Amino acid sequence: MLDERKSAILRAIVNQYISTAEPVGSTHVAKYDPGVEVSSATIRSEMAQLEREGYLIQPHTSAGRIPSDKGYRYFVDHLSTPGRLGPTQRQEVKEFFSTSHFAIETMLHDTSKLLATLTSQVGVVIGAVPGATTVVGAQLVKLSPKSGVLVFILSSGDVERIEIEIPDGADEILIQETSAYFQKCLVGAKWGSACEKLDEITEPQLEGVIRNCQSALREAQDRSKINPSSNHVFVDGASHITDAFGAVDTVRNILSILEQQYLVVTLLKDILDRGTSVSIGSEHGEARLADCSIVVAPYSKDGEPVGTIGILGPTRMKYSEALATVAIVGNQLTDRLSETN
Amino acid sequence: MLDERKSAILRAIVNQYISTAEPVGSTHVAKYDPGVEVSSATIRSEMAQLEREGYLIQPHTSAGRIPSDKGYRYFVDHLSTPGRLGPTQRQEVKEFFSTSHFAIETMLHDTSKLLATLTSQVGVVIGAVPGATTVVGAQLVKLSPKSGVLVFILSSGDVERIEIEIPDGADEILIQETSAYFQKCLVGAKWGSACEKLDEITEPQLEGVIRNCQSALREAQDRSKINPSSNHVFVDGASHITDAFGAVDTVRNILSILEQQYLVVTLLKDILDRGTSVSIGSEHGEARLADCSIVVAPYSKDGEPVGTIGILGPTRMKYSEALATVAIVGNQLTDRLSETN
DNA sequence: TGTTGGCACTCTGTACAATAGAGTGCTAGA
DNA sequence: TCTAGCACTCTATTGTACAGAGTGCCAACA
Repeated sequence: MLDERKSAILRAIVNQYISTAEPVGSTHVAKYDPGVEVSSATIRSEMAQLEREGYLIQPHTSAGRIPSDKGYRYFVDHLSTPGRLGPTQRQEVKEFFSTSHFAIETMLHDTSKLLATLTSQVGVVIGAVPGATTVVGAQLVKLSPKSGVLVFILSSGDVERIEIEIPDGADEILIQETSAYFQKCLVGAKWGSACEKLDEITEPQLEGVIRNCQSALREAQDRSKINPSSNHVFVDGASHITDAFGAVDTVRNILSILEQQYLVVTLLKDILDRGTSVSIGSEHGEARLADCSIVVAPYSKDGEPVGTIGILGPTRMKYSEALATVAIVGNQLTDRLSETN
Repeated sequence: MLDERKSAILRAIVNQYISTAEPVGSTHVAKYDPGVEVSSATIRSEMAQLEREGYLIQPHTSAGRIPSDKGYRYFVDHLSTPGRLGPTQRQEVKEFFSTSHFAIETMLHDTSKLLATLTSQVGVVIGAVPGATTVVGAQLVKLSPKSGVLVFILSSGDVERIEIEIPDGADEILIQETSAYFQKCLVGAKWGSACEKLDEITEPQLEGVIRNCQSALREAQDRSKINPSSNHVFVDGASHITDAFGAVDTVRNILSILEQQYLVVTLLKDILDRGTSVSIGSEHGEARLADCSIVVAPYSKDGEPVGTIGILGPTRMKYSEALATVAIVGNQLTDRLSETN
């Protein structure tokens, strides 16, 4: 733990650096920060100590100091005052969630856009993974002599769509019967256990088609386990990173991460697993994001956590604002998803 | 039309500039290009003329020339030799389209990734818009006392999912009856005219629910007309633009365009409407893309054009390669989509 | 008449030195 | 324990000189 004065100095440095992006020197802290009432010389010696302890970094001998990841971490954990959204932004969130959004997917996509506009950072939303949801509708239709599509409606309101091959000789009637069989036997089942439900077949004449469907279903479910919610990652506002970083290389690195959706998913998941809501610089162990911080919040439906939202920006971001924004959007999203009950 | 020699010089300059990104001087053309057999002095005077006619630009007095948009245009239309893909890339495309892709959406998304990797540019795929497709399945299920979801399966294999409000007093049985009604009365109808089909209701007791569904359906269809295929734009490889442009501002501009999906859609649509497959720099009338070219190709299903693919890169891109790649991927995609019949 | 070699000219990029400015660490004194 | 002062270090900027690349023009030539 840092003593009172060191804390004040660190806070001053982080705040100033966040707003100016320039290394801050002892004179600036002494002159412009009302929270520190000692001379620049004293601040200098404290700063030297803070650097020795790893909270600050000096880019070169005659420059001011900038916070290290550890410094930001201490700032976030102990020095940052809880932020509040401005009235305009508060209004924006409210309006967003009171307008109708058609499909859940669209809403989540728009939510990432909302996060991006509110914070001027990259907004990320990871979609709800079906799992504990139950099947509320099932239908099989033929599209061509050899192919068809199997559609499941889940209690979450999501629709799962699986392409299947239709065995030779399966006529329209057989398909309809199979469809009815699915509807009868799978509705009410847990989505996760739908596959096993098809093990014991009570209608032998349907066996051929059902086996095809079962294996396609298993394949689809396995795939979504390995690559969880592959098509449920929404990223928006990537252009904002060009505001934070002047070097094209840094921009490239960050973009290349954002393009790999599974990376984004695991990244955010790891942060939540660690039990935190902020991950700073090197903490998330991905070299290309060494200059970035990520702020996340989970969202739930009916008390069950179903997804994650977050923003990604430079380590010198306004953490309290970011945390407040992510928290409020997460809550609103949770409310919105659960209200349908 | 340019005479033989001017053509050769322009071709040499475009080719060299594309591979080096440096303004090319008369000496380089004379020395390294086998297609031009005159002295540098002669080339100089030809270059001066080409500049006067608008094909070349001189960044400053003592620099070489770079092609103007008009220069690139002439190059693409008259000087470029039709390109072929390398064996590795050819193999990559082949493999891609012979592996199974589960949902169409996923396949299109992966196709944008394929385009990006093949060309090292930004890959864009605009999804098929349902329209002339017919309804092959319809189902209505209740999710909560007040809400439900209406699902249509289309002959394209796509699934449309519409959230609806359920009127008070509609019990489970009524919903099931309505669902059956939809199945009976809408299957076989054109997707575009499904709404009208619901005008004359033969089962008065279902009227309340059906009217709700009808208005939700109309709203959803209208929305997708105004903002065609809003959730069917797939962009991948955005990080590649950092390879082409060193200035962060340029990168920002391009990213900000790519983030606005409707802009991307209209942009590509305009190019196709103009009857071309390449749009160079200022031709697409979007200032932020002044340094970019776009190469597009349509793809079809069952002879009907249903969508567009394309790549976006710097004006100094390898046009013949780009054209070849986009063409082959477009064809393969068409084949793949149509084979299911 | 078209082509070419030669030459003066222009502009950029780089290397180098000098200088101003910001900031530090250290020390002696209150 | 704090602070004022000072010597020192490093960066960023400015100015200058110079090499390099490229041009336009002209006179000579085929």
